[in-house]
Amino acid sequence: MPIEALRTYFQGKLPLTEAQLSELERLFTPRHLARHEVLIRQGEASRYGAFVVRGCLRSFVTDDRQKEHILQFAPENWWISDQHSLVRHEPALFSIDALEDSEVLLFSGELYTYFQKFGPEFQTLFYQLLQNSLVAMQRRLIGVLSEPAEVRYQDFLHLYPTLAQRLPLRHVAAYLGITPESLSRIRGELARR
Amino acid sequence: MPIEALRTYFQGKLPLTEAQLSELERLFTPRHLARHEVLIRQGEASRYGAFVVRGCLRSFVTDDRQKEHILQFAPENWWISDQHSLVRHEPALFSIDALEDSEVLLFSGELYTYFQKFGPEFQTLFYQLLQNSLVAMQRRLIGVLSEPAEVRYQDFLHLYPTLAQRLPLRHVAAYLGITPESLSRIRGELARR
DNA sequence: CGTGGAGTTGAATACGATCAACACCGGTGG
DNA sequence: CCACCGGTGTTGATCGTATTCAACTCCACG
Repeated sequence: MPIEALRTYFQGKLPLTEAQLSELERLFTPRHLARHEVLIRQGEASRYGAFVVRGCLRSFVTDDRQKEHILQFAPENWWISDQHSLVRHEPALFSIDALEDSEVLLFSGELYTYFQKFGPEFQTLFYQLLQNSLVAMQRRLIGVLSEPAEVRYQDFLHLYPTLAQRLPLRHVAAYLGITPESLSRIRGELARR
Repeated sequence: MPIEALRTYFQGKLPLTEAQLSELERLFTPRHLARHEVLIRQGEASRYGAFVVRGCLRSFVTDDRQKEHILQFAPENWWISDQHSLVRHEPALFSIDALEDSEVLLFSGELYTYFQKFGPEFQTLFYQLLQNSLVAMQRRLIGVLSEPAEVRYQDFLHLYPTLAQRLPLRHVAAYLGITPESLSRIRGELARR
């Protein structure tokens, strides 16, 4: 059962009672996403966020020249959502789709109102998750501002050792903020040493 | 009194009782920061975050080539801190200093534990502030990845109309992720039309 | 006055983008 | 079984944006 993954996830982090866990489960809807299936479309109000049980999702924006820029990859046990849109019912800033056939658990904006019912520790956990996202985003911004693409690529390999094998290189390039051609050259250069 | 600014700030957002407000105030320490005074030094555990009453602070990193990259400006009524470092007592990822003579209210990592005492609305407020930071950071990353410097500069002018006048241009350049020379050329080009 | 930081301007350079051609591979259908 | 195809990645030539390094102006401030 996909929902089991959620129990496992929370058990490692919070001492929730069985009653709390099963109440929590009611807030999630299991769903299969086929490769390329779109969960949230940039510009539309987003109805769901997802906890990834299996597979891999990404959040990305498409700019005016039709180029895609990836904000986040979400492999197993990661959360992904456009929180701003989800909570405030405003148009989503980015799209979310599946890069592989995936099993996810969908949650709605109400999850955030349930924060309070589950006690402060639960709220704190989600606060920390949000903090982690912010730190990750800050690090990436710093990287883009201060490091050349080759260093950013190596940092990526170090941070997500498995993703680089799993994903088409063009997605990695879209994450790093360079073209697939440039990434190819960087890889060639690195292999040559 | 600088602390009054905090009351004003919260009164617009939360229905706190007088007792709560005065308890809240005990968690803040007024302090004057001279121009160029450093509040948090990259690499050291940070002891404080700040709410800016008057003046302007910035958070920034210094890379291996001694170039500064600005993550955030914090003028009046903004919060600024290295939350990750503050809460977990780990080395700060960036420095924070004053760009002008400033009045700030310092708070320690304990503020986050007090979240719970002040009720869920209070927690939710800070959750939303964190969300806003994340969205801002996401927007900046997208901008750096997809927009040329000229567009990013115009976006900056639009988003922070007053800051561009208040601050030396080299800081604006460090925020945009370009050199002062490049910013100067962009401005020259824009003025010529 | 004169000194140093801030901003501008110029010339040479570097890094990545763009456009185009091509190799490779897995699947599909004749 | 093979021919064809689309998607993926590589490689080459050229171009553009921003960097680097240097010189110079303009003030604010001692």
